[in-house]
Amino acid sequence: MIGAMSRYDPSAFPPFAVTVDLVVLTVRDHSLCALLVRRGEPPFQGYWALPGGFVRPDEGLAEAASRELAEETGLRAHSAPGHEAVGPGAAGAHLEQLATYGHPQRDPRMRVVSVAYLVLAPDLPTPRAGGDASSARWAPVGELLGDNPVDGVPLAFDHGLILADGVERARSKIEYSSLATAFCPTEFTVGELRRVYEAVWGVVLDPRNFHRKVTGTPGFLLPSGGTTTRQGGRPAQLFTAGGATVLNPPMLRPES
Amino acid sequence: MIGAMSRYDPSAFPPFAVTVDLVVLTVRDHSLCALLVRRGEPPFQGYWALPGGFVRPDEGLAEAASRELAEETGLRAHSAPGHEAVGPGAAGAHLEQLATYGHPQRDPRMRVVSVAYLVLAPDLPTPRAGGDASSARWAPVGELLGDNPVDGVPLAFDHGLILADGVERARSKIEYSSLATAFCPTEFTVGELRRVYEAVWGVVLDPRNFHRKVTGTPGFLLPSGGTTTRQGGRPAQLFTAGGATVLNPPMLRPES
DNA sequence: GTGCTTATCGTCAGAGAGACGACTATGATC
DNA sequence: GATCATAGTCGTCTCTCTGACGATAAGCAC
Repeated sequence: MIGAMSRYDPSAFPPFAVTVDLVVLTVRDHSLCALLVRRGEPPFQGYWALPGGFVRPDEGLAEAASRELAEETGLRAHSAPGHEAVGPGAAGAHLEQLATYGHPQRDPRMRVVSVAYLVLAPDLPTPRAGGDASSARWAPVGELLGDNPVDGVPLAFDHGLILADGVERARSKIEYSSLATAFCPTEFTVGELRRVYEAVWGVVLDPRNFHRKVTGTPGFLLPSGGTTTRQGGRPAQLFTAGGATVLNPPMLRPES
Repeated sequence: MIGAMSRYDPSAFPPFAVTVDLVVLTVRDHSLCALLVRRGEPPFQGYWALPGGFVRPDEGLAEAASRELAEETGLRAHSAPGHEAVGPGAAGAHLEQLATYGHPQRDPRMRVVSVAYLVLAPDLPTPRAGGDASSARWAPVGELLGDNPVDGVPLAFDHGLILADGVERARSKIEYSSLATAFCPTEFTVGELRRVYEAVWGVVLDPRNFHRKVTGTPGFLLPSGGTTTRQGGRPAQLFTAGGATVLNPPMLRPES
């Protein structure tokens, strides 16, 4: 308890390793995908895992997550309005803390507490692996969260659980926030935004009602003036994300 | 990065201390209150702080939070449906992970990463302090979150920030879940539940619309059969919390 | 041109929320 | 005991939003 002298006795506190793990999500080809890296050494050698690594002694948690993200993908992240924020980067992805996992046996080697971060990014070129020989890939979360993940092999450690929590967070958060725009490039159409919702929720939405809803919510979308036909069909108006972060009333996920 | 051999080299990982801090909220006398303990030793000696303490080498994070809660208040907690759950206790409070705070200088002595937990409890007898000479109290969060917390002195460490995050979590979570019942005793009336919402949100709600809403949401409330007049006026029906955990459609917080 | 695709505007019925009137059943007070 | 104050509970009305779906617009492929 806090009153005990031992709280700040350096010789008394049990040593922990602290890592960050990243749930990096994007929408590729109509489905929600997560970034995985292949482990090059035991334990779980050859397994797919979430990217992540140690927190350094002199850096904050979000800072560590941001650094790992840059190392793995070259992305710079905008921290969510919150604590330990990193300055907004150039091609920004959304980054927010997800949860912390510290089951005593979650790592067979030592006591590791991992702070998971959620990253939402627009579609990226195929990921570049880290400096070593391990490889990286985008995997559709639909397959990952099923009974048998990649090729029937579950993710390393408790990363399947972390991924599931991250996906659930993303699914619920786009309901009442404008976060879905984090999956889109700077300029996007209403149809592209709708496909993001459809991919993340795994549903089909009515284009007309969706259009009415998003264009009728003040501050959600800002017309950028241009149009595009990159999706085929009639030219669509281009928008950028408006300043609104919270959607009231929310986008309603169709009854599960 | 994950592929580096050093990830699991015990001599390479930087040592961290890991603690849990508790944001324990209850509704007392029409206002939302948080549990504070007074620090008996430096740093921040004499300051009010959130209860908390070290995570032991062999216990999980939620387990540590649950243990600290029991030590400080005698409460047993129901973990939220999730990970590292603790078995449901007798007089249960709701417990869920809030967020993790790890700014390098948040503790002047050493690098401490603290996993904060949010506890929602029914009104309790005046808290019993821990084993040492420090004292404990309930403080209305309205005062704590203002410009000058208790007697013009801010909370120790970054606990003011953690508290604010916990309060915000509670405020938003009772919108779309049945969590407000965690502030009520086992049996409660619709009016008592309404006063919980009013205290947490700091608003006044229409009793008739509130009654219609909560009694009309399937699974939210279960009639227990009895009635009570403990609030004065006409006898009110007693309810217990129903099985529903998610409210759809949500309770709407009046426009801020 | 025809056909196909996507975007965008409109209409209508139903559900839910906010405002508020009316009535009921207790305890407190004169 | 009559009256009043306090809560609780039921109903009504209007407005907004949603979901279902018809209709039109404006590109591209052939």
